[in-house]
Amino acid sequence: MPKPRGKQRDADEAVQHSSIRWGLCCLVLDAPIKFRAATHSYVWRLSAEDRQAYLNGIALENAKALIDVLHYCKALDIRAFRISSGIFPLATHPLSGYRIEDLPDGDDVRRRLEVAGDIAARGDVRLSFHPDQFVVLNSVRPEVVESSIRELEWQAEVAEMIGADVLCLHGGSTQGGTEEATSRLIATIERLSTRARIRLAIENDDRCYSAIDLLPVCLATGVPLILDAHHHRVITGGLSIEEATDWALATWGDREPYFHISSPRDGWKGNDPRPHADYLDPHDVPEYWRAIPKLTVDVEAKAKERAVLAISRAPSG
DNA sequence: TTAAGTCAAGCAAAT
DNA sequence: ATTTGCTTGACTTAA
Repeated sequence: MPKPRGKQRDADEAVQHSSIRWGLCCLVLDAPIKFRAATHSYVWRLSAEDRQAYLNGIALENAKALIDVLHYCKALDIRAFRISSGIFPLATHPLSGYRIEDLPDGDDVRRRLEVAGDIAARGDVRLSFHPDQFVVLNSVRPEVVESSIRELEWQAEVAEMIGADVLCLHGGSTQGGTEEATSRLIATIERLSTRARIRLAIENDDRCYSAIDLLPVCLATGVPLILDAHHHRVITGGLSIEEATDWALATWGDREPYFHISSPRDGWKGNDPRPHADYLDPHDVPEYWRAIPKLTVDVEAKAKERAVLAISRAPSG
């Protein structure tokens, strides 16, 4: 008996799909899946040949680890995963840097990335990157801006290969004041390739940029806003979480919005509310977010997949 | 095997 | 001046 099409079924599906897509960040605790790293000071002491072999091995292993972690996410019904920026260590380093196609097993690395992309696509595991703190598009130091662009373009290239649709960055520097700094940010964003720019998203932080501070950048560039509820509670910029949410949602257009959340390690009344707790306190999830029909929320918690599973299974989680 | 020292990279705020 | 925190301590070597 085929299911009847119609308003009732659509309403049921809307309810069904209204639950938040909770995302895992970078690492897992309860499976033997490890991403390797490398340091420049070590590899630079090796011969060119040994260095290439060493980095080649790490790239191969990390591409395999990505496949494994996506299978793992699928098995646990975790449908978003943030890929560590260090998946290809030193790739954009001025001395030790390399390109995948130049590695001895570059073809295999690329094939593994394609497999990873297929797993994510078939399992509906949304992929993102979060370039780390050294990527500052509006630094007052030109060399920092240039290396930031290089890193972002590289991550965009990997993102394109595996089907990741979000590269999340913070507002960055505030040198010269917020207005001046945001115009530098806009100017640099306009220099990015289409590949990087269509994936870029900017996130409010807990020191410098509130959600409202970033809105002019979103409006000027079309880059969407990732609202971090934890950061927002530290720096509200005068907006309620509901107002900030509405603004952020508007920047995503037809795309599924992407937000972040975590709980303070020492509670909201502790000395410093910024360090992250092992788990997400369900009370910290804005009620307002629950009504959003489609939404990805990365869980930034030290307990990794245990925290993601806990909030997914929490009452009204 | 373990422990100590090291590691490419930015920035702001607290101490 | 130094430390802390950020999505995450991991890597390397000496003992």
